[in-house]
Amino acid sequence: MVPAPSEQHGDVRRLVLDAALAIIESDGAESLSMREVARRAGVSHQAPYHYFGDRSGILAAISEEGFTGLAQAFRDVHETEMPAAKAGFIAYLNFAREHVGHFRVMFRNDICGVTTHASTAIAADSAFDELRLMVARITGPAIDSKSAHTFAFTLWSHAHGLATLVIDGPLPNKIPPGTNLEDQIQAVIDLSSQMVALKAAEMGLLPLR
Amino acid sequence: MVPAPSEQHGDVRRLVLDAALAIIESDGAESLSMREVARRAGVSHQAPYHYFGDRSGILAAISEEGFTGLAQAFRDVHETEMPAAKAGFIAYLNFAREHVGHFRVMFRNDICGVTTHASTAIAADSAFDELRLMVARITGPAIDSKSAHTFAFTLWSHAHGLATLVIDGPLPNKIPPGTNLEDQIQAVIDLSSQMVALKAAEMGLLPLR
DNA sequence: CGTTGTACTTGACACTGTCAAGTTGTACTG
DNA sequence: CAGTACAACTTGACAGTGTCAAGTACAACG
Repeated sequence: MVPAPSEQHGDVRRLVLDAALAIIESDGAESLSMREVARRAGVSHQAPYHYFGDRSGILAAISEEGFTGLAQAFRDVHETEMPAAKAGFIAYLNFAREHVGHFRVMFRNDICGVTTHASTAIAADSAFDELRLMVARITGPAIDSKSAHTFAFTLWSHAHGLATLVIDGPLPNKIPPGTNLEDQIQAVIDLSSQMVALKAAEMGLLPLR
Repeated sequence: MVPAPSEQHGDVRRLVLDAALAIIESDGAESLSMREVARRAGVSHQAPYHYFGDRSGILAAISEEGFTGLAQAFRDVHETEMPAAKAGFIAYLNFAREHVGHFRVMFRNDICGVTTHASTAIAADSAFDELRLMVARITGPAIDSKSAHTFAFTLWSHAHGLATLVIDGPLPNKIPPGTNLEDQIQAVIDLSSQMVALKAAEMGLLPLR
């Protein structure tokens, strides 16, 4: 089959990546097939291998892109005037919902390539560094490095749990009848960030806002 | 559906399930192959289909088993003398670590069958009911039903995030050098449960222990 | 002109999920 | 006790899959 040109031939990589993301978003990473990706990108079934080596290479590339985007999302939190914890939760959840394809891959160590693909690991590390910087804005400077790390892990866990339960988990199916999913999510975010703020205040880190 | 299997004739259903769990634990749900399962169970490549209909049937059965076990784990929390929130976090994480195969499947709506397999959905619902009962022991009776629901979702998110990050996520690779993974996990659990306890106290639900 | 490298394509292979159609044993009717 | 029904498998086939190997087209460079 002749590839439809009229585009620079350098964007096959991008076409492949976008086709893969479309499949993952609609059907999950499980059903990603190299040949279907190639078909949608309008190239031969081996073209993707040229760029990504193998199936895991595509997933690793998506994962890397995801972590880079997540790091940026963390950076952008700086701009808001909301309490930092709440803004962080919202940013994390928004990222997950707006980049479902990426998010579904990024935190699956079995497929995301963070252990095998160096550039993916670097992107993941820099996202975690951004997270720590963001958490530092919540805890303030009056905290030792070990506690700061624990704080970062803890907030990450809280945000990550909510995001995964919302995206792929059973949470949307379990809201009580007559209530709205978005309201329920907001309530969880509010409660979580209040818990964080209370603890930060108790530790004498920051005054309650 | 499937009638009572004759005990002596080697419970093929159980063999198939165990073989599938072994594969999922070592290689992830991604690499579960029906034929490899059949091979390990020592049966023909079609025998598993007899019991489970298709690939998703096996995953759904594992998921169902997992939710039943998780419900039991929630029930057992009752027995401990620890603060309820902390005991809940520990129970959740322990379940995830001791049943990695089940856990990896249960919260993947795309493959776990909770939307398509009725008995799996029932098991998932009853696990969530147990969770709400457990959370009721944290919040006490002085809370309205809507807030109780939000509290349950929130604790679930926190515990679930930690568990997924520990099991498959990058958390184990990101602990600061010179620190111990188990200590780090304990610190996160402690911090999380303190946050919960503080909020519960602030809401006038339970005295701080 | 010849070489080299990139960006693919075509072909092949073993393996996969699943449908269809047997085969065997057991249980229960008539 | 023959006949039948049905569960518990097995064997066979097919299209689709990931991936290795080899080929083709074409630009850049010497």
